Amino acid sequence: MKPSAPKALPHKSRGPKTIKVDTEGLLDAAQKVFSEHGMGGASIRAIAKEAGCDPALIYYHFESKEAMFLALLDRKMPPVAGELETLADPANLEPTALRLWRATRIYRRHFCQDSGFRAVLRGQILNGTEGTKDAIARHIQRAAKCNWAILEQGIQRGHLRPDLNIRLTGFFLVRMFMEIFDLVPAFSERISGLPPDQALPMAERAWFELFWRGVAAHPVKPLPADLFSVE
Amino acid sequence: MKPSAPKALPHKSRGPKTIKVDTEGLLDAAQKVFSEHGMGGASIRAIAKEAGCDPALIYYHFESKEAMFLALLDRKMPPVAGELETLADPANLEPTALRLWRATRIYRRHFCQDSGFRAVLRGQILNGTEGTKDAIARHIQRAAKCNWAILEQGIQRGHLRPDLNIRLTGFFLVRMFMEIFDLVPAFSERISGLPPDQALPMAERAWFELFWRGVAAHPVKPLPADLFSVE
DNA sequence: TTTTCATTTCAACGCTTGATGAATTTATCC
DNA sequence: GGATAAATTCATCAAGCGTTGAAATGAAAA
Repeated sequence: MKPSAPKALPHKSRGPKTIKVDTEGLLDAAQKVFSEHGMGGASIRAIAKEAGCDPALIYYHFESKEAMFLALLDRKMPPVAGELETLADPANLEPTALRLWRATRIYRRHFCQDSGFRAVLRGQILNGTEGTKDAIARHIQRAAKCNWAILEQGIQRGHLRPDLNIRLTGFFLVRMFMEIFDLVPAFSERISGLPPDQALPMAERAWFELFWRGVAAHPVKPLPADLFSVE
Repeated sequence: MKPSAPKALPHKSRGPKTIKVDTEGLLDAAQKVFSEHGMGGASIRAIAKEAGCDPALIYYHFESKEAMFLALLDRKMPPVAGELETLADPANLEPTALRLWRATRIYRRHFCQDSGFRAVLRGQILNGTEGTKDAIARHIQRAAKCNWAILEQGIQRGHLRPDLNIRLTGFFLVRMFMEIFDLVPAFSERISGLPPDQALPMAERAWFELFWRGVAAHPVKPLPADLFSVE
C-alpha cells in the first residue's frame, strides 16, 4: 500500500536524540485505546493523543493502522501461546480437568480486561483483509494447538471421551469463555441482578462444570472441590 | 434529539403520490445492508442506494440511524419470540432434548444468515446508548424466558439435572450457536479444511451433544438418532 | 385551475477519518 | 561549526460520515 514508507526499525548510526515516543510506547497507547474503544473508535488521533505525540509520528513507526494492529497482535499473543505450550507439555501429568481449567485461567489473565481488543480481533476475523486474517489465524492456531494437545492427552489417559472432535471441543471451551468475558459484564445486572464481579466467576464455573460433564469419560467424576481456587 | 422531525406514519388525506419507497422497503434495505456490512459499514448512503432513493428520505421515515436500527429490531425479533413461545408452551410434552434442539433451529432460521446484523446487535449491546441497550435487553429477555421455561420444565420432568443455573444454561446454549454461526464459516477452511456448509452442521451437532451431556439428568440417555434431522 | 400537502430530491454543513509530503527540531559525527 | 541523519511536527488532502433546510415533484382536493 505505501511503497516508500519509513521503516519501523531505526538505522544504527548518527544520532538519535532524546526519543520521546518509541514503538513500544505507541503500542502501549494503541493497546489501551483499542481496549477501550475498539478498532472503530480507536482513531490514529486518539492513539497519538494517548501517547502524547503527533498523529503523523505513528506513520513513522508503522506503515498503516492495520500494520500497527498486527504489531500489537505480535506482541500480545506469543506470551499467551508460551504459557499454553508449557501447560501442554506431555510430561505434565496433572489431571486433565485441572489442566483445562488452568488453560482458561491463562485466557482470563490475558484477555478478560481488554474488551475492546477482543472486539477488534473479532471484527478483523470477520471483516479484515486476507493478510490480517492469516496473521490472526496463525496466532490463534499456535495457541489452539496447545488446547488440542491437552485434549488429545486427556483422551489417551482415559480422562476424556474418546469420540470427541478435538478441534471443535477446544473451540467450544475457549470461545465460551470469551463470550462470558464479553457479555456477562454487560448483561449481568440487567438479567441476573448480580454485579459483574460476582456474576463473572459464577458464569465461568457453571460453564466449566457443564463443559466437563460434556467431555469427561464415563463415569464422570465430579470436579475436585478446590479446582476453582486455582488461578 | 430531533424535536420537530416529520413522523414516520403519514397522515390520512390529501394526496400521497406514487410511493416510491415506504418504511418497510427502507427496513428491507437496511436489513440487507446491515447484514452485509455491519453497523459501521452500513452507512445511510449505502442503505439509501440499496433502497433506490435519496439518503434524506431515510430521515423522513426515521428520526435517526439509531431509530432505524431499533425499528429493524422491532420487526425482526417478535417472530422469533413468537415461535419460541409456542415451543415453550407447558402443554408441549415432547422430550426436552428435542425441544431444546427445536429452539436452536429457530435461532438458526432467523439469525444464521445475518452475520452483519449479529455483529451490529453485539456492538450495540456493548457500546450502544442506554436506550438502545434497554430495547435490546427487552427483546432478548422475551426470547430468553422461553428457553428458561423449557429448561425449568425439563428439570421438573426429570430430564435435566436439578442443580442447573437456568439462566446461565440458556445463555450457554444460545450464545454458542451464535458463535458457531459467526466463526465457523470464517475459520472452518483455515482450521478444519472443511467447507462451511459441511463444517457448520458438524459443529452444531458436536456442540449440542456436548451441551446435552452437560445438562441431562443422570444417567444420560443418548440423543435420539433422528434428532438432528429435525429442522 | 388552483391550492394543498405528502413525498422525494438537492445541496450543503460540520465533523472525523486515515494518510502524506514538506518542514523542523535535535543529537551526533567529521 | 557545519554536515548528516533520526525523530517529530505542521498543514493539509480527499473521502466518508450523519444530518438538515429548502426546494422540487406530483397527485388529489377545492
